Amino acid sequence: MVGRDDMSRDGDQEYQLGPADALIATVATPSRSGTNEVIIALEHVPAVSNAAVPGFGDFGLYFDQRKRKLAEQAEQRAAIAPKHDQIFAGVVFHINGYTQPSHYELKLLLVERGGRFLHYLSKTQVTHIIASGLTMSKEKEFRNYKVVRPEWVVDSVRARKLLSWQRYSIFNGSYAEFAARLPLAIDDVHEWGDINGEPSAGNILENSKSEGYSRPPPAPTGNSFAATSSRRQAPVPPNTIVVDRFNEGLNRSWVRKNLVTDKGFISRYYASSRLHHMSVWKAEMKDYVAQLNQRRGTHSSAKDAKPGPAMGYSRTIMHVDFDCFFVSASLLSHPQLVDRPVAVCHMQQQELADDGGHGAIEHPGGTGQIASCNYLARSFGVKNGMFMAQASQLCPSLATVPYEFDTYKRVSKTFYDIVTEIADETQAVSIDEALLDVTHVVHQQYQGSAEALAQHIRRRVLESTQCTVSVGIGPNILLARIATAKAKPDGVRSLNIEQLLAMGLHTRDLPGIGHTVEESLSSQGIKRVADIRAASMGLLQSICGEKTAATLHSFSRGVDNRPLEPDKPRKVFGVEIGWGVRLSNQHEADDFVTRLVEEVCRSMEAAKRIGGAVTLKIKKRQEGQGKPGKFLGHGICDSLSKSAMLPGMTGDSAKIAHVCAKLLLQMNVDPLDIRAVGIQVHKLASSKLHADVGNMLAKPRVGQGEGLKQCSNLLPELPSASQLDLSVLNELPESIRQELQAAYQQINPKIDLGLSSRKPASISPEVRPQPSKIGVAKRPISDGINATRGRSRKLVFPTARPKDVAEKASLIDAFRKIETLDSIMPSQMDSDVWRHLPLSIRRELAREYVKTSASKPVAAASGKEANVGATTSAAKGNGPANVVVSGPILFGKHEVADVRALIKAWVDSSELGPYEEDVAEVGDYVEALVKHRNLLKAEDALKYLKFCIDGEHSAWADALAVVLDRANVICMAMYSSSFGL
DNA sequence: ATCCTCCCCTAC
DNA sequence: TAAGGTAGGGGAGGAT
Ligand SMILES: Nc1ccn([C@H]2C[C@H](O)[C@@H](COP(=O)(O)OP(=O)(O)OP(=O)(O)O)O2)c(=O)n1
Ligand SMILES: [Mg+2]
Repeated sequence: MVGRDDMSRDGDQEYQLGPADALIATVATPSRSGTNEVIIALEHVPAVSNAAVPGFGDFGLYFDQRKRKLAEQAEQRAAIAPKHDQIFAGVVFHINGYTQPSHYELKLLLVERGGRFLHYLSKTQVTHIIASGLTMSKEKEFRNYKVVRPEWVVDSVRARKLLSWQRYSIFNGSYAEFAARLPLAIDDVHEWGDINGEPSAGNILENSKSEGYSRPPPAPTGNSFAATSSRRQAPVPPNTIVVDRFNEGLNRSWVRKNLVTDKGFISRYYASSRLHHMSVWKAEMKDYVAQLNQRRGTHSSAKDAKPGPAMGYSRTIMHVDFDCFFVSASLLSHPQLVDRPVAVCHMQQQELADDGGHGAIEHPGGTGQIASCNYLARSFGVKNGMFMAQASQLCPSLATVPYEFDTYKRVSKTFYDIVTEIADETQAVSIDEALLDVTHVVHQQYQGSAEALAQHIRRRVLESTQCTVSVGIGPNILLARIATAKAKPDGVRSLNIEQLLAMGLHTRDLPGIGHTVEESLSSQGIKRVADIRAASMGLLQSICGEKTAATLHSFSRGVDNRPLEPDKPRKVFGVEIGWGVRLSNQHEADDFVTRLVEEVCRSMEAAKRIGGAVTLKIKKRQEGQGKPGKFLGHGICDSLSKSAMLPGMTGDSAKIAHVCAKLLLQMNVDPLDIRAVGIQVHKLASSKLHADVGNMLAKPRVGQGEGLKQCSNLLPELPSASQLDLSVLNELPESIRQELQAAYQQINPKIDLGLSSRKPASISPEVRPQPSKIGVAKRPISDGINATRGRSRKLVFPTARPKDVAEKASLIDAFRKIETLDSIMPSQMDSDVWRHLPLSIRRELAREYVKTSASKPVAAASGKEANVGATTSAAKGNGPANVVVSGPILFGKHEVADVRALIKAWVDSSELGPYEEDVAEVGDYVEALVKHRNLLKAEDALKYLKFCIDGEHSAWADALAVVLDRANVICMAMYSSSFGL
């Protein structure tokens, strides 16, 4: 629920660039222990609790709990005779330890007022833990919950209103400190009772929100308030003073005009935001390319006019990118600066602010960013995105020129006019950058010389725009992009795989690898692309996840099969602002959200799209952070997001804003800490289409389960493809059917409604995930998350061996050596066999048994809820323990150390080499590991086996070869990669 | 297994 | 004194 957002780009001064900032960035990277994480998650409680199954690990057993829970629910329902205000509606609480008032009294107070009580600590349900004190271990365990003192309940009841829990948090200082601020807590109630006019269901979150949150700083620490308001500016009406906790000078009039609360802020801001422009332009240029293609009858509609993209044989891809685009284009109107270091940015040196330098609050240097700088400036170390202050240090002679957004767009259109006319296929990448498939045109018109074509393109663009582009050429997108980097500035470069491998690139040079992935890889000693090539797939996966590892593996070898995809439909419409966001109270927050929603609706409207769900994104000032590094910026933040279904497909801003307001309340963020707000609308459909025909196409069948909870009457978006009534479909006019097709393809490109050919609807069976961008796994790949350990696994194996042959290595013997057997035999199974099974597998079997026979499981010893006695049902044996082993096992072992021990004992016990069955067994195991995607373990087992057999009978080498081979067959099939020991 | 939500990351 | 926006790939972990 909560993430960190610190220097997610090179924005903050903490991460401003250059070689030195690796260190700084590391230091500035906040810990991942987000204390808000669970707190927010806990807010995410369905209004009506379903019978969620608590994890076995928590305590006791499911059936036990469920029974109790049902009883509790009945009890609680009965108790909710609404004779009291339901001030605790939505609160799900758990009481820990000794309390005053007693558990019983607290429970009564809470339940009578709408709270719900859980005996156990359900991570997904409990919203508050009530406790007077915590043991060390509990403190640790509960760190991510809202743990409040009982006084919170008592005072809330007394105040007939849910009080802010924070003030009663047990983590919020000692009891003495708590008691000291108590009066304030209660006094606040009336003053801040109901400032927001949200009328809807009086739930706890709204109340707790409006209570106290937007309060100005308390007197003792509120000096900023007085200090800033008494500053030179004309006095502002008291109720319009901006809360300025960090001396940002927010109340100066010219600053106030740059806060999101100022009227018309969004459009003014967007008009000046380069990044907003980039984003908009990207979509516009994609449209423009599609439009050009259509107008020329070039593309998919009429494939004869042009060859279309290369299919099924080797391609020639070009990546064309303007050199320092903004600078080049802006210099058209500043030709006298062409030979100087130049940057494009907002504030020009000469124009000093009208408010000019009076000390105190000013930022030391420009935190304005350089959008683009020319190559001369780069020779000083200046980079795109850098703060001006830093840039002018590096390059004192740096000249600046202002943005000329209109020029950029004009130049870009000219550029696209040219390349679309030439290329077989064009994918707009950005305002200044395109990918071209030129396979055919190079062959047919340039005698196979891509370089010649590239020079032609460069010449034409230069003639038409006076700006230079560089061109990279390669057999795939990857190579073309890397080639472009080499080509710049003002050049052409062609790259094949062989050349790539010889380049000695750093990981960061691969597209999709940013500073984070670079760091992760680097921490494992992977610094260059060659290191990736040498790394095992298992290691890569453990660093960055499965798909990313596959991508890296390919990229490091120059392999990239991604096709150009110029026509991928947009999946989301979003809007976000993270500058000038300083909100003094809940009303301002709600209002800003509404403005943003209006904005996103505007863009959806323009695209004739409506949405079925919305996500609200908030950046929240991270605890302990003060004034951001960037003027009016967001600074180091935690990111939160929460989504909800909309009431039916809609593009109506009022409806969407209403949902967003609720989401905002649920997120429970102090408005003073909001530093950025974003809205995304997804689950899109065509507004026209939906209004016209969407509903009548659905067969009268209930749709598939919807993930998102929604507020009221759900109207599903498009019916699923299989639900379409084809007879209706076929009656539709051609244009509508085309649109339908597009709509469905946007959901799943493989869907073919058979519209043009009037075939029945079908979904192509072939689904091929595209290799693509790269992220870093937060954690290593797990041990096979939902392992489906084959039922077929032959547990008879131990007994199936000839006992009398002792010279050969025997796995079972090895196993006996390392395992201390204990415990009981459950049932029908031959007791000898059972006794020889390792603990873990016995557990597994017992679990299976319990499940299939639907008998009641029994609490495990390690459950901390000791109340469930070990009800060992007579002959049935022990049930499953808390530790559920999932993933392949070798003779009951799954942990690396155990498996190693087993292997070692196996090898050690031999003189003549292993049994074939045992080799097969180990082969099964390693193969299963690979199938379960646990390459790290597989690799370890193989390597360890190799290590152990060193100097042993040659039969062992054969055995290793067999096992390795089996693993490699699978690994090859899955990852086009094999184990190199 | 696959989906969903809530993130994180990257790119321009 | 500045305009730190956004789409999309993908991962973790829970739900189904
Ligand atoms: N941090 C950044 C990066 C880029 N841009 C804008 C300005 C750039 O001119 C344009 C294109 O980005 P490029 O990455 O292509 O950079 P340039 O075109 O400026 O330089 P070059 O392509 O020669 O490296 O995007 C920006 O505003 N902020
Ligand atoms: Mg460029």
